[in-house]
Amino acid sequence: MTAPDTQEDAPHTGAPVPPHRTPRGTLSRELLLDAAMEIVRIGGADAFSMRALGSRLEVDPTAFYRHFRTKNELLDALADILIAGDEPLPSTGDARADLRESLHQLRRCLLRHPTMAAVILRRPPGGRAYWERANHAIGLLRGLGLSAEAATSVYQTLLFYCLGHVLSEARAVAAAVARDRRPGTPTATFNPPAHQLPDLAAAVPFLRADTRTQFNEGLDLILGSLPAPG
Amino acid sequence: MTAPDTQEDAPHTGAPVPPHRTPRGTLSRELLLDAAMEIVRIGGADAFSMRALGSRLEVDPTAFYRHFRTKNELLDALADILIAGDEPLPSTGDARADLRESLHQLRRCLLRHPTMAAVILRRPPGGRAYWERANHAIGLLRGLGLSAEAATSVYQTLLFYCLGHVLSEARAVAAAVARDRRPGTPTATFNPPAHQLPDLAAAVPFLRADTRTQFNEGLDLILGSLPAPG
DNA sequence: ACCTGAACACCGTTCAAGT
DNA sequence: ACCTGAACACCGTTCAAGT
Repeated sequence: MTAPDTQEDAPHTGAPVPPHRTPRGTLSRELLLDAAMEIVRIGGADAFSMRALGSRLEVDPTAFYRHFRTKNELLDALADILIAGDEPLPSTGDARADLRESLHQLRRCLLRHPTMAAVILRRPPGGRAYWERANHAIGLLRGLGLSAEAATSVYQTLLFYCLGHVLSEARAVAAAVARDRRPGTPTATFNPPAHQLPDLAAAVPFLRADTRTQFNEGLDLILGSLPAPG
Repeated sequence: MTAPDTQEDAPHTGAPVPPHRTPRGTLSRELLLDAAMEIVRIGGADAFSMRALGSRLEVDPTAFYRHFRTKNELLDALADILIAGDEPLPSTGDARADLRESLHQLRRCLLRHPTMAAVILRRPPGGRAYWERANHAIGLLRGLGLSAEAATSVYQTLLFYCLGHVLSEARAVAAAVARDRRPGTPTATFNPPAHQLPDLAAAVPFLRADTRTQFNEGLDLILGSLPAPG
């Protein structure tokens, strides 16, 4: 039922992506997006450049400008695919549970390629998948008896919390990847300078908690103040 | 008391940053950071490159590698300065109010240069200012009677919410800047495709709400479930 | 109609050479 | 000790030319 909580970005060796010969005249948005996703899957977000896309499809690096006006436009299309994911939006009838699950889903979608998450989150949201998620979640909140205004407010709080959490997890993955590439660098994230910061020192043991549970605790906190089911 | 809620990034004309003649042998970390901050202030995050820094200081673009090992290291030092801000951490005795104010402070620090926010938030946090803020906030939460574990959990929820909110605001500013550079592009953020998304359509009027108030509402929601003052 | 390839105006970083 | 400058290996994008 629940997709595995994996982060499947590749070892980021910067290794060349194997080419896929493309017959002339067959370039399409779909083919380009597939190839781009494959590059990200194999080499992470850093590996994705117009030139890399060109060499993967054995096509001139400038051939895409017929299908996407800019790299950012291609990126937005890629983001929409990732945000859509491959699971249907939850609708078990239990609005509270569905809401929680829909945010877990969004987190999983974005963390599927952690190095991509930060890149996606820098762009203003515009894809259909993003707005469908918003519509779904706001609908669930209104189903709990909230006004449109209150539902919007709560949704934005949940969404921003989710985005911040994902960003933070994605950063940690990126840092770990960088450490593997150039070993010897300590993990700054979980080795904070707790010297002369006593309350931080007390918190350090709890910063290591697994991030899915941590995410869920935050959801509990935010959802805790909602009206009880009637 | 409260700093103005401004976002003071420049018009981002890409205009050349005026040079500041630098006598030989006087390059220092501090001078480099000052110049870098000035470039960001004038031209936004996009204008900041090693070469731009070089031409501003009238120095070879590779002269910095004595003081910072990489551009990212310089960026992290810059981030620390921004996160530190220029206001003291609030300590009025009212832990709840101080907590709220400390998060408003963090938001203001990061939004001081909105184009920089997304760049900063991509990097793993490591600076002293970041950890001092964490220590301060966790201390306040423990002062409210929370255990170290609970305080850590609540702090992370608040922090991630704050980061997501800031990211979202920064994205909107960046989009607005891009629109000014190439006018005619509609605002996707606040013109969601509400067609066939009725709950989203109902929410649209409330998405425009001013972002400071919106931020505060989210804080209320998260802080609402904390134990009442004893 | 669709793709090519040269070209433009950039990047971050390294390293031998200068002063 | 400190800075220079050429060089390396890249970027995204434009546009005239080809097929």
